[in-house]
Amino acid sequence: MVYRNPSMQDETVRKGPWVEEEDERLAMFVNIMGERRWDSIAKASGLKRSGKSCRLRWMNYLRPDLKHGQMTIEEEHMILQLHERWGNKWSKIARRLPGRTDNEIKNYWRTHLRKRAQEQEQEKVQREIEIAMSIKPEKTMLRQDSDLSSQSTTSYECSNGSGGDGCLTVSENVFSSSDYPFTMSPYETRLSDWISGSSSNNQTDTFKDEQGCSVEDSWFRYPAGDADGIWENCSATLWNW
DNA sequence: AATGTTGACAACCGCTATGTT
DNA sequence: AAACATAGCGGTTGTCAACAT
Repeated sequence: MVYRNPSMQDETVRKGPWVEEEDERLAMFVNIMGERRWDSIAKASGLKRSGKSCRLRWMNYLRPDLKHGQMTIEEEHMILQLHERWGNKWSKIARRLPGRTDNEIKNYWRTHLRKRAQEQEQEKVQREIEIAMSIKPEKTMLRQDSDLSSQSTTSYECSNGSGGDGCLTVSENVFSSSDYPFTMSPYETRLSDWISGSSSNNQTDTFKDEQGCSVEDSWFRYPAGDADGIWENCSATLWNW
C-alpha cells in the first residue's frame, strides 16, 4: 500500500502493516537516535514512513518493555475499574498498566470489556436505586434539603432542577450506612457524581489515607471476602503505583 | 466450497498540547 | 508573544483470521 504525496514528485509514503525488515531498521535507528525527532528518524532510516507512523510502531509494538501476551485477570480488572473512573482516558489508564499501550487497552476494552462493563453498570445502578429506595423511601423527592445539611448528609436535585416525577434523592450516608456492607466503590462514586453533576476529575492523586494509600487507591478496595481479594489492600502493592 | 459475519488487532487520521526558536 | 515543530491522544478504519450459514 503506497500513498503518493502530491507535494513531492517521486517521494512515496508507505502505509499499512509493517514488515520485519522495517521493524529491524526502525529499532536500530531508535536505539541510535533515541525516542524523539521521529521525522528525523524516518528520514535517516530510509524508511518510506512518516515520522508519526514510526513513532506509533515503536510505541505500540517495538518498545522492548512491552508485554505482548494476553491480558491477565488483574489487568482486566484494572482496566474496568480505571475506565469506570476516568472514561476513555486510555493513555492515563495505560500508565497504570506497565507494558501495555493505550492502543492495546483501547482495543481490548472495545472487543472484550465494553459489553461487560455496560451490564455491570446497569446492574449496579439498579441495585443502588433499590437500596436507596428501601432505606430512605420518604426521600424520593429531589431537592436540596436544607434541614438535612445539619445532619451531615447531602441530598441532591435532578440536574434540571425540576424535581419532578421520576427524580430520585440519594443521601450520601446511604452508602456509608452499616446496612450497606460495602466500602465506596467507583460505581457508587459514579452514581453520586452523576446525580450531583460533579465530576470525578476533581480528584487528585495526592491525598493519602491512614494506611498510606492515596484516596484514589482506596476506592479500589472491594468488600472483604471478594472472590478475587485483590482489591482488599492498597493496590500499590500489586501494581506499584 | 463459497460467501457472509464477527472478533481482534494494527495502523491511520485529525486534533490538541507542549516545546523550541 | 508568535510561529512553527514535535509529541501525544482518542476515535476511526482497514485487514485478516476464525467461524457460521
